[in-house]
Amino acid sequence: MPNVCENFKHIEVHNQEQSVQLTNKRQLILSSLKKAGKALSAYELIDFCKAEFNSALHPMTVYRALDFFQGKHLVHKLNSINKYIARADTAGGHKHDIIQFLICKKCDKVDEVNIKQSTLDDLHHNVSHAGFHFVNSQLEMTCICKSCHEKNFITHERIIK
Amino acid sequence: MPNVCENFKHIEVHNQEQSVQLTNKRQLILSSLKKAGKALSAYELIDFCKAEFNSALHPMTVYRALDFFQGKHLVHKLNSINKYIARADTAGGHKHDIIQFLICKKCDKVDEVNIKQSTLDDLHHNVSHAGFHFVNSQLEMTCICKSCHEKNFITHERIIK
DNA sequence: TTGTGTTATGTTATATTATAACACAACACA
DNA sequence: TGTGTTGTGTTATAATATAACATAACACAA
Repeated sequence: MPNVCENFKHIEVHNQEQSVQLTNKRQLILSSLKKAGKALSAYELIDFCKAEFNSALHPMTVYRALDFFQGKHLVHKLNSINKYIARADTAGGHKHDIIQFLICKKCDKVDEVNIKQSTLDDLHHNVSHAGFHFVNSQLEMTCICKSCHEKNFITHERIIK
Repeated sequence: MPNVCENFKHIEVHNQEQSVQLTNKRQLILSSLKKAGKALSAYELIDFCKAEFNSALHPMTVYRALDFFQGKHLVHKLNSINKYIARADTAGGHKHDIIQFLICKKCDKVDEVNIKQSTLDDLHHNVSHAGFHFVNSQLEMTCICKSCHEKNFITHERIIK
């Protein structure tokens, strides 16, 4: 049974232009995702909250919070792996309508990087040239992060020796 | 019960460098996806085959065929909508390791377009600059196609009059 | 021609990801 | 204190995808 005192104590956090209703549940979910430091599926996030905070969450609760934060651009869904990533605190406001994500296919570590204006222009040009109207996009690149690459290299070295 | 005569009459089709084992099931699935002329989910493809050819397929059969064709680069999975698109017969070999897809969010029509070398270079540069090793990628842009945009415009015109 | 390995398919079950629907609680504010 | 809005609880189910194991079709060599 949820403690009444703990619910609906809105902490309004100013993020860019909008205030964010940071209820306890939401705070738990977002901070867990940040603490994980990598992309998690909704169900992995449930497991993480259980393990870290002994807090049992329903899938609905998690999906609702994730939707909420996606609307605020504080969480992104990575479609290529069906997982969710929290934006780094250090990330500035979205200057561009296309974001480039580098996703390690081994460990789900994610980097969010800037795209040059000329690159954005080319991508947009391709859209309009084909007679389409741009809505939005995110570029998800499947990668191997430095750490996993080195680990793999060492393993490989061992095998071939 | 499947007709023995219809099975395993391999039609080896030369596609770029590789020969493709085009069994009846695979042929049915690929030609259906082409006939649809837009992206379909695996289950929409099952419905399509049932409606067009009165052919009942199991999900496993469809996923297997889709996997097979993805391996041959004859089908692409569009992660942002969880649907599959057949490559146009007219499409040449993949010159690049990053493909740009324009996906109409209204009707699932898809265009596959070329990306300039300088754009590809920038995207790759971002990966290596962040210490990652590139594996692969496809850029899925959410769009409205010309036809849907015009339909929507007309509807809007009617409403405001 | 028969054995043997490989590829394709059939079949059942289940895993994974995500949403619908409805009731109730907490809050904001007039 | 009413009233509307937003958030949460709960149950059920939809939609997407894969595991596991059996059998069938085929290729090819002994």
